[in-house]
Amino acid sequence: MGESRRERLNRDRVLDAAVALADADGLDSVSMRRLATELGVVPMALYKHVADKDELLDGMVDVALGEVDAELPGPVDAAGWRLAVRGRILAARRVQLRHPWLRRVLETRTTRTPMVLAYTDALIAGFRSAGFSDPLTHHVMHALGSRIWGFTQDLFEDVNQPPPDPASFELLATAFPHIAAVAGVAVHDDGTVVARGCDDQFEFEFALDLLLDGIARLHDQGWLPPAR
Amino acid sequence: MGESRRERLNRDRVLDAAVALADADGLDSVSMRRLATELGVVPMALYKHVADKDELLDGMVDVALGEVDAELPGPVDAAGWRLAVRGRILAARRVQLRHPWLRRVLETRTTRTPMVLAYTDALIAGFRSAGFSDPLTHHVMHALGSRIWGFTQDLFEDVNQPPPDPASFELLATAFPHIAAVAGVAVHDDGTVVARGCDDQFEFEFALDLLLDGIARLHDQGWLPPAR
DNA sequence: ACCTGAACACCGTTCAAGT
DNA sequence: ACCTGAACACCGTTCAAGT
Repeated sequence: MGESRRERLNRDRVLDAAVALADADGLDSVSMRRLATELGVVPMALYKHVADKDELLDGMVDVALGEVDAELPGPVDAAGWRLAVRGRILAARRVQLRHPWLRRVLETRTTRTPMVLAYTDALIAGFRSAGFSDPLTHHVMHALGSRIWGFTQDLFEDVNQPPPDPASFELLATAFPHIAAVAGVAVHDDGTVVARGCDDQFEFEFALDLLLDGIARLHDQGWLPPAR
Repeated sequence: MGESRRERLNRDRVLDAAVALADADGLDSVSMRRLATELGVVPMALYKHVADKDELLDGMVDVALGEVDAELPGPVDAAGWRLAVRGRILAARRVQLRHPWLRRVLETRTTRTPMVLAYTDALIAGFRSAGFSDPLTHHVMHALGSRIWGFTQDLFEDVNQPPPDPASFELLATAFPHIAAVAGVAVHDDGTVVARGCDDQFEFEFALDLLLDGIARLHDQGWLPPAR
């Protein structure tokens, strides 16, 4: 992880190192001090290349979002709005799976970098060019919400927790029978209790298609804003 | 904000003070040291009542979720699954609006307190008692995701940002015309550009109903898991 | 122009001590 | 049983100085 301390520091090297550090050791490891150590430099040296930690985080977001285009499934403009939107979101999801910290950073950021705006603009263009009205496009973007970044927005950070010991499963199953049933908890013949994990990709596409189905229906029905 | 330092500390006083502090000054203000000062006590005194900061945060979640029941719109079991689910989620949303820090805490927490599980169990019960199959209920809960807590899951933390100066609006409108159009940016007769904020409650209910419509349709059609 | 060193005002938490 | 004091290993960042 140590880098050669020969070459001059620059903004890109700082951002790339921050992304690599977050990928490898998690977002909490990305401190100005730790990052400086990683680059073989004193903490204050970083401040010549990023104004402060906020700007570092913004820069990391841009690095990650810059990878989305390469994931796009080719020209889909002629294939209809639905494939275009779906393809772009699933491309973002692939990027996000490579950079798990992206979600937490993007969600706490308030600054909207040009990269963030460009991505959003492209998605919105997908709806508008298919004849969606501006109000409908507006609401539909809100309904998709942070799912446009490929985020799972699940109830819990880690749906596929390491299975707890059988005893606590029994406890869960008696105290919260509905959760147990729906979590896919199965009682085997020998009395042992297990839960199978979720297929995250399936759940994501299920939810995305549920939304896109509803959106298509509203558009086809000529949805109009409520009178008031 | 200073509290009488007469009465003995206990877990509830610590948690209530933490919630009050987060409500008033934001989550970032809730440090063990600051909280101790608020309670007129030395930082280490808190550790007799919560094991560490994680347990403090879990406790804060429980305090907030404990307020949901009081927000429920009365018995709705007979009114059908849709009103029950919708009512519970909108009740959670009202609680969340009083405690804006809840979202960030709940999303970063990995421990699932009994309160969190009880809330989830009640929602799931709403679907199952209406005859939803366990697999469909499972996917449907994932699709709702963190929206079950009344979270908006918007693209950005603060959709209704303070309007930037007109000059940057012009810039935005030329660089990202689709965003500008859909954001409700309007060019007035005198050439000035303004954007109206969103109605958060409308957007939330629009998205929730879009999902519930889709869910109802799948259930009515007798949705079955894909063969494999 | 770029990097360094020392310092400031913060964190969460451990450990040994007080009452 | 409950609270305290001093300490440790961390933060982000400012300021003045080095090359």
